[in-house]
Amino acid sequence: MAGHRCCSKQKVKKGLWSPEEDEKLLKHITTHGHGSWSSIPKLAGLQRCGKSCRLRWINYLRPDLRRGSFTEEEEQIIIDVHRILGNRWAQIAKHLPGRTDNEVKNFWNSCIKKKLLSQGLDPTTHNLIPCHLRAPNSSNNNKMACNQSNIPVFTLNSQMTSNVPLENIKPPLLPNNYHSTLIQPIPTSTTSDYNYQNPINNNIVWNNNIANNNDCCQNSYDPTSTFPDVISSIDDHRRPISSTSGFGLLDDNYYSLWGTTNNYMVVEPTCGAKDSLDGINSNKYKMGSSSFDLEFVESTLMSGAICARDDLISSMDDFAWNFN
DNA sequence: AACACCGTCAACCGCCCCGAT
DNA sequence: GATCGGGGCGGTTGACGGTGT
Repeated sequence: MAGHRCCSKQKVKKGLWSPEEDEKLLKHITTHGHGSWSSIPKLAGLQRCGKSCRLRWINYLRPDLRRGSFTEEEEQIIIDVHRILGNRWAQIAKHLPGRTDNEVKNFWNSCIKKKLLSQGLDPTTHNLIPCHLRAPNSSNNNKMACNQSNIPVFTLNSQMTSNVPLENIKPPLLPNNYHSTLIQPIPTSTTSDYNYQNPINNNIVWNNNIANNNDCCQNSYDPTSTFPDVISSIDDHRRPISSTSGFGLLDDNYYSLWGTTNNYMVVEPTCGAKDSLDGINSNKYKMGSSSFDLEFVESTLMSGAICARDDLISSMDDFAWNFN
């Protein structure tokens, strides 16, 4: 096999790294920095591909790496973030200081995946696996989960295909008595203004004036918020479902479909709230509860609610939750 | 002891994105 | 706009060690 372009011209060594090679690479990078990876092999006196050097540094030699097995807390973080982002190991690893994408990926494939399956959960969707599709040697946990429900908690994913009119999207199937919302409009001293507040940390994540004045004001209002990092405008809230991805939330009167696009966080009120989005002039965002039901979101909604079409998957990069 | 099987993990491969030319 | 090279990423492979037969 020819190998990668960057090293096709030179004779390169493959396979495990020797301690001598590690020492050469470590010494070179600590002295000179890595600069251009493609030039590293020559400068460091290594018969390796630049990509191989980069990988060895990132996955093994980097001084800030955290060694040892994953803690339960780390495992939970991986599961939670994977539920939102899918197999985006590099993104997931960013939530775990000192861990690499390769490490997270291996841990997922060797441990977590099996654990979820043994609990009757689909490791891809995090939904409950229907009884008839489960492995015959199901555990007790499996059976318990099976008794609770035969249907996925959330069914929006299957509806989120291209070019489906928003009107055709049915509200997700959720348990009764949930009064949850992820966003709360807070009137400000300026009558025409209102803020949208992240109920997790009370940070203001968006203000309608920003959207009115600037169509694309990423992070300009609350750069510290991770809810999500990129939030700018909802002024195009009528965009069709084909250009959004997101998840639904049930309210007593309507549900909102949230979505992310490359630059936008879109809020879509659909049932009984098809007129204006102006929070100051309508009550459509006056949800039933002022408190944020974190457990609900974690255990139920997020189990299957996140949905993103393949062609929009990159827009989910910035979609991250911070429960701290 | 020998072998098969399995899990783990380091490393590679191929693809994609992006900036430079 | 097309091409190229570098960097980054996810999927996959294969070596290796542990365990069971």
